[in-house]
Amino acid sequence: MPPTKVKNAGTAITTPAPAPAGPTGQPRTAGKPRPLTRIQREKHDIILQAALEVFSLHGFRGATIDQIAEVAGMSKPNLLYYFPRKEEIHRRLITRLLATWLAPLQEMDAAGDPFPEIRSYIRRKLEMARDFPRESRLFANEMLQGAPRIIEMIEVDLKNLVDEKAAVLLAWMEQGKIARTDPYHLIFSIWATTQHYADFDVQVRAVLGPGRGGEGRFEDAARYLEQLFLFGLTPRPRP
Amino acid sequence: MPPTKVKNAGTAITTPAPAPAGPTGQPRTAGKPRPLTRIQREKHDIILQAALEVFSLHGFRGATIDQIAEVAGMSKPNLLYYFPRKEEIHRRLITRLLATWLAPLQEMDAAGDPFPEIRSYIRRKLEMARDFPRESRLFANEMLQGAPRIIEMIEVDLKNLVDEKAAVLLAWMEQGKIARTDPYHLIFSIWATTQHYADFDVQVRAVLGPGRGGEGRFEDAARYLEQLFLFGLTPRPRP
Amino acid sequence: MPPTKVKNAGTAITTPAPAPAGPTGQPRTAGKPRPLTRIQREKHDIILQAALEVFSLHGFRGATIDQIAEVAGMSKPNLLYYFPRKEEIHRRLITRLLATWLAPLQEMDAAGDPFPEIRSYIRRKLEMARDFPRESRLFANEMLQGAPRIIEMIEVDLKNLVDEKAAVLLAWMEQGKIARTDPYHLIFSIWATTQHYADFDVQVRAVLGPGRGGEGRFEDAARYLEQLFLFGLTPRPRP
Amino acid sequence: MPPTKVKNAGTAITTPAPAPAGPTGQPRTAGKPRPLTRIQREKHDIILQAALEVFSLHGFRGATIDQIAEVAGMSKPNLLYYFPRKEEIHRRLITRLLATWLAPLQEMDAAGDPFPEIRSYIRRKLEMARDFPRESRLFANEMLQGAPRIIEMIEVDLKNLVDEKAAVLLAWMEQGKIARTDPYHLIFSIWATTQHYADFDVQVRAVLGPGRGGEGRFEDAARYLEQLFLFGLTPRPRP
DNA sequence: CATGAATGAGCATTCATTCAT
DNA sequence: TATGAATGAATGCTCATTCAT
Repeated sequence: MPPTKVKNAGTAITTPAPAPAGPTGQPRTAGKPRPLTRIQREKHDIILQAALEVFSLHGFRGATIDQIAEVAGMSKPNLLYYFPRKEEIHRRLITRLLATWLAPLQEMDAAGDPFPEIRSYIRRKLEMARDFPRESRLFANEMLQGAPRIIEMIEVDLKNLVDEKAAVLLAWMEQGKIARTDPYHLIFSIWATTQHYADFDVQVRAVLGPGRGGEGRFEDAARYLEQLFLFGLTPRPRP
Repeated sequence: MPPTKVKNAGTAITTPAPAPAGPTGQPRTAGKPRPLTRIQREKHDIILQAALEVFSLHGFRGATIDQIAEVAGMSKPNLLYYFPRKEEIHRRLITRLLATWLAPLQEMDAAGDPFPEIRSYIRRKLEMARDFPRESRLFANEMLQGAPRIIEMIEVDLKNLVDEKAAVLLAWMEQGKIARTDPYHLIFSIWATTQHYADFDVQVRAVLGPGRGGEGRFEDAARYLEQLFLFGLTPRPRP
Repeated sequence: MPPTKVKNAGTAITTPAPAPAGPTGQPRTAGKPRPLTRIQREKHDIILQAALEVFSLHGFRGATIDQIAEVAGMSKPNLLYYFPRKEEIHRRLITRLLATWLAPLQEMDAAGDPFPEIRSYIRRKLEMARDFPRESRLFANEMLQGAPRIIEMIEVDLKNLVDEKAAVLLAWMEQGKIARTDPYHLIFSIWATTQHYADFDVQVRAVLGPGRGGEGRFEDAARYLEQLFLFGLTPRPRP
Repeated sequence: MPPTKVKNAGTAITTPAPAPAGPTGQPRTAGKPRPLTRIQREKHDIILQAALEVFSLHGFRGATIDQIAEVAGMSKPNLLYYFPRKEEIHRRLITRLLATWLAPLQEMDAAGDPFPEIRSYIRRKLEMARDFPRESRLFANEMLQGAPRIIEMIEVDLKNLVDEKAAVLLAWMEQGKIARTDPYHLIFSIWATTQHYADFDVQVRAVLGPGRGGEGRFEDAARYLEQLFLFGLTPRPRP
């Protein structure tokens, strides 16, 4: 049961990169990481927001700096002043995203009651799908392409966290509090079912039609998933 | 005396539409689609295979004809001889895919027993995720981008099929054979959980690690999902 | 906790229109056309001059951006920075040209004396053929191809002007000041005979030979045309 | 007064080129010019007709072999079997054309009466503009581009013919039968005014409008031109 | 003869990135 | 900081021409 090294990743997100010619990018002489000014942080955020919008919709290669610059309301050279490489923007976005992505699972508390904990986890994931679909799609896009840019984080930070939580679930199973099953695949199924509502949003809405495809779809989904996982995991006495 | 025997009225001035013609493109006189020869069908298949490989990995805009041509083992102009438009390749791929995609659900038989039917459906979907991950990713890619190229098929063909099968599930619920729940979201959850093993394959394998992430992962997944949906849907007497 | 402070409703999926922007292309938000800087106007002029040279010689399809760029002394992408579309360059050229083209006829004054007015008109047209042969050829090229890009201007602006001037000529005829004839074909014949010296310049010079094909040919032409339109070929007794 | 060498050109038109691999084209070993079979001549004519159609509309570079092949109703490789080079088709067309072009002037008879002869010439030219506008446009196109492919024929055959006929005109002038003027520019003006109705057909019809722009326009033109060359614009008392 | 297949060179246009101010 | 200008390297697609049958 490895300790949650993920915290590091979480911290790393808000820690700025050193300053080369522009405020960001590889330092030329590996010198002092000059701290960002307030205005720099603001611009960075604006750019990252815009990039999220565009990348999540078109993928890395499909997105153009022009589009991002336009959404960000600045000129292309100015944007490149802050992020000299397109890839850099993407990397920052993904890195920052991963922390957000792990948070809900991290909150699942070994000391809590299993069902409320799991139900909360599902809720939180579903809320993220509802409130941050672009982040979800960005992440999915990256996964689809084999996660070339974040495979290491996946293999280390994410794996460690899942290992830890799988152990928690396993303990609950041992204690007879939830049905004995595969904890990893359980986690996968929670991810899959919740993220589906962000990643496959068009499909979901098309299939549900104008009536049931409105905002209510998330409530319906929540109810459905709760039932699925609840009764599916309820331990029953062997006959 | 004049070399031209054909008078032309002197008024035939029009802006023309240049019309070469490969075996697939619009035929010369927009008439008979001329049946494809064996070699043409073979090349078409080779190209579509290559395109599937590349599109599923990089998305539509991220993929280049050069890449596809290289994978297909032919020159770029030669590829374009068979498919004059990049979009056309993609369209063909997606269209063909959608049919394959709908098949497993179509096979779910209203006359069969609910649990075996549902279990078979899940199995089939999982087998598709295992055997045709590229198709799954291609589809996911398209969904992520809002399905601009197949939204109509989604809204019509897919929706109709799901409506039909949702009715079947509903009937089973009415008869008390499976737990009463939302049939649409039930279908979504089957899609999500099975496709996850194709679309998020990197993540799944990274998290499971070298040991459990091998081919056995699909068997584990099958077992897990069966249990999840089985007990989750088992009708139980209200206390 | 989430790095993104802006919720996005999760429904904003659209197929986008990539929008870079040179100084001439559609402005970013399709709003203010932003006045051109001095350097931009200069470059525009250089490009249009070069394009005139190339288009008038090879026609629209025969001309390549590479050629134009080379004549303009700049790189192809740089040229496209100012005129994002080949067609746009051509359109600008033709539009600008048409105005120049109409000017001489516009100046023909209903209040003036018929013969001096007509003679001046012929002179002015002939001077244009001499001084702006490329413009004349560009125009001829467009006509030969059925004027696909300016047919509307021809049918409206040009027609209106000719109608107006034909009425003037007609009035002069009614008053017995010039011979009664077809005013439209009269105008056509002035156009044809003058523009001929620009459009068929090679032929004219080849036929006249090195001696008479020099610059004097325009003076000769002027004298000849003056007599033609004044008296035709009927021999007149020496005064 | 050089003799009409133009006959040579006229003969050369129907004389076929030697046979390389296909029936036409540069001979590989400069061997025997194998005579064309009937079917070969037929195909050649079909191709040249089609090429005339396409070249006259789009110019040399704007025209594609695909278009020509389609109009000719044969496959592109088959067309290239008869004319291995695009340029070759064009060259043959232009060469053949020039003879047709010269014919009307050749017919102007020194022994005839001046005015009837000139009037006939104008008529014939106008009929050519009406009946063979594509030929006229092809010729004009070539001229506009500086006649790169036929400059020699222009400088020799055409010039000789014009010199000869100019001498005829000059003689008539000397004899006081027609007004003394520049015979070369006289010929130019006949060319210009008549060919105008083919080359600038769109403009002519647009300006004349639907009513007077119909087939009658050629009759009107004939009447007008006759008067122009006869009397010019000087008003004459009604008889 | 005729045609399906293949390709090198070219062409308009896009795009990430750099330069100069 | 910010931006107008510039460009090399693609990228989708066209086209004359060749090859093989």
